[in-house]
Amino acid sequence: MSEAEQSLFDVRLAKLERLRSRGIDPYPHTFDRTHSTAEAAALLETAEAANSADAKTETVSLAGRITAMREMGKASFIDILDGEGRLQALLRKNTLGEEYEILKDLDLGDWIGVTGPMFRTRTNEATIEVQQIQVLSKALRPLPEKWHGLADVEVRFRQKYLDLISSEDARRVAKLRSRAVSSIRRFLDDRGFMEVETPVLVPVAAGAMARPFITHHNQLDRDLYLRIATELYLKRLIVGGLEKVYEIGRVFRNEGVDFYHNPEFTMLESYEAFADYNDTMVMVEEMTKFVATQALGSTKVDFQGTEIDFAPEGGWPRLNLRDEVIKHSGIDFLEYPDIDSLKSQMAAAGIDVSQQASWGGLMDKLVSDKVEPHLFQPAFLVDYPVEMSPLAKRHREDPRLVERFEGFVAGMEICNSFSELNDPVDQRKRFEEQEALHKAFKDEDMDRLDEDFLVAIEHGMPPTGGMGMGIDRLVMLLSGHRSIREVVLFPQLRSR
RNA sequence: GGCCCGCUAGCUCAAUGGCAGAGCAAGUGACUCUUAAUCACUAGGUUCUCGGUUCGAGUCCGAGGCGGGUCACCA
Repeated sequence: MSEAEQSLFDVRLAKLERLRSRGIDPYPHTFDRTHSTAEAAALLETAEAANSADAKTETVSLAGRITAMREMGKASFIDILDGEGRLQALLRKNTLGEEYEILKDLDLGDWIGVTGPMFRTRTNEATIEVQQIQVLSKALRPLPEKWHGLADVEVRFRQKYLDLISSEDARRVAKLRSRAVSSIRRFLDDRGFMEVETPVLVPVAAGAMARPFITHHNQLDRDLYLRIATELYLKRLIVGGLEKVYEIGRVFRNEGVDFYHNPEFTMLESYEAFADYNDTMVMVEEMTKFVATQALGSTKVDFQGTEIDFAPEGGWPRLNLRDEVIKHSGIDFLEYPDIDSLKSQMAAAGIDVSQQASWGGLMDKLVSDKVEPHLFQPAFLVDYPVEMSPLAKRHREDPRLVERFEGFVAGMEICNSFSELNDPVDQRKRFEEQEALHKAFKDEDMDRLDEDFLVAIEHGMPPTGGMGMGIDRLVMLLSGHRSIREVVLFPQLRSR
């Protein structure tokens, strides 16, 4: 702590001691709150509707943090912030007597409890006239500046509580996220899904193409991985006869950090027996509509100046991937089934192909460069090549493709879904191809063979529609933020 | 990881290579309807770190740290 910082700290410590010397406990165990700030304001409005203009309510008790103090000698206004909002308190010497002196030892940031009737000031603001005041917790460090708030992005993320104290938007996003997640649970629960928990520490990091975090179990003396997906465990439960399962859980990918990526993020995965990807598409439409309505009160949201409608007339367009790629790049990928020809076509279309090695990797680049940026309003890209999708079932009409869709909003992939591959022989072959690719292209992330999973589906997995959705990204869309760090309470940062 | 930008008082921000400043917060005083309260005064600095150039560096140069942006990879 700097000297200047220390002196601010010392001033508050002195106030703390002064409170104690006056017999006031600056850290009491409890406070009997009767109303939130919002409830108190509502109570006043009720009283005003019943009586005349200058109504007073019964005595209420409020608690919150001091965010502003306006002292005028023998009367002072204090702004109190609680979980629902801000409310003004009036303290007057002729009401409080000796107790009024406590103001000298209060600071911005302190928690207080106040008791008294609600009334309206001359400037028409709902206010509590304080008859009793109690310190609930003395703060020893100062708050960020009251008008500009906290602008330093680094401090906002490292000390999230300061962001939450000084930014209405930070509080809004935190609440929105909570409402979104709980409404997802309600949606799935109401449809007969059961929520389950599967291992975070796994012997094989499979179920997606990503680099895993590695850790070590001392007693077992073996390396374990943090899961990169929940997919293969949820499918084991489908094999076991749990027909509709889902998990909302943290997954971990040891990849770059940017606007759209945090090394740990929250994914919803759901699996429904006897369904296919067409059924799942409908479910995604209904779920996003439900979640937007529950969390926002509307299916329409402003995202960076453009309105997104999660429930467009006629549903989300189903866009055939092959058609879209041809439309935006002129390349028909089925015509170029080998790496060299596809690569030269892409290079001719002006795409940087220097980093990509496998055919699937090239396709991924082609789609994300040429097609995804055009998908602003909600839409599904449908029917991917088999090489890009080792866990998806072959298309019923074309074995070169799989029954897979991804949902896009604002150019961002928010979900990925298949008719799940339940043919154990084909699944083993696909895994083996992935393993071969993994060896051939060391730098590229491939899905890994999970023998235990193969044994499971060799016992018979029913036809299943599965889906994974990035919860952080969904909350970004709902809240209008284009950075994942704004919707994660504690985003990953370099340690100091 | 490459490239670009930023880092000054607790917070928000100034300062041609020439005395390091303002507002808020803090302290003292005045003030019984203010709301970015007002008024007067006071105090507050390792200018991210290390090194260099210079008579003189917050400012120029080099290295490093942290953050942001962007490109590449991943959802």
